[in-house]
Amino acid sequence: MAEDPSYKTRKVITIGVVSELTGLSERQIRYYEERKLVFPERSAKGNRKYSFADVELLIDIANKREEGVQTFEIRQDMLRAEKRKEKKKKRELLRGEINARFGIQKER
Amino acid sequence: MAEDPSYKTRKVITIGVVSELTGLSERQIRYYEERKLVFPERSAKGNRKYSFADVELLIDIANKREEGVQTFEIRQDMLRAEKRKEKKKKRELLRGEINARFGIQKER
DNA sequence: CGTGTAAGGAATTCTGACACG
DNA sequence: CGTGTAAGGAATTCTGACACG
Repeated sequence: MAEDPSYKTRKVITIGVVSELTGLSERQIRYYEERKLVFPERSAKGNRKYSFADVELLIDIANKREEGVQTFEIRQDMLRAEKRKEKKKKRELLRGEINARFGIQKER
Repeated sequence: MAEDPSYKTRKVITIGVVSELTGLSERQIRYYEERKLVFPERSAKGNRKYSFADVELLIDIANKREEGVQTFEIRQDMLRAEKRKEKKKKRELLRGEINARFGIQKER
């Protein structure tokens, strides 16, 4: 039961299917990996495998590219978003510690 | 947004990956299809594509096969389970209609 | 019945490169 | 920069069949 996160993040989809799902060419998909926008896993013999989350991310990327946003900028945005998430996690962790010491107040 | 049910039922996984995920040989997976236990979709050029739900079903099948259950019996069980489900759906539909006419009583 | 395997062919995927711009 | 394409090879998948049991 405690195997992998979920159907959404498990990397099982080959590049051909991702191409169909996103409308992007395989060339584009590989290039976005080169630019560090997506991180597929690899099968034993080196074939790329993507998750549904990756597919959605690629669709977002495709939309931004259509708007003329460069891969570099997309990457910057992604990194910034991740930092925000980390900070949020830290805040929540801190709050958890405080609650653990001073007791949990439910509903203020 | 109203595209496909969910990550669980969308058929996007190739037989090789299904084989890794289930521990079954491709031969076995194809055979269970022949016996009408699984129903993959096909890509444009004929390659089988499975869903996570299919993968789970195949794992169930593998377990039953280990117990010595024959594919024919597994199929019978699946068909029976499906009939039960349909009846349940009908009952719920009927209840919905009754509620629509006579008003909805929440909680008994 | 359920599964392995060799067979031959077609389609997939991979990498590195040249092209254009 | 972002993407297309031809190149060559390796791995994948497909079907129908023979084998064993």
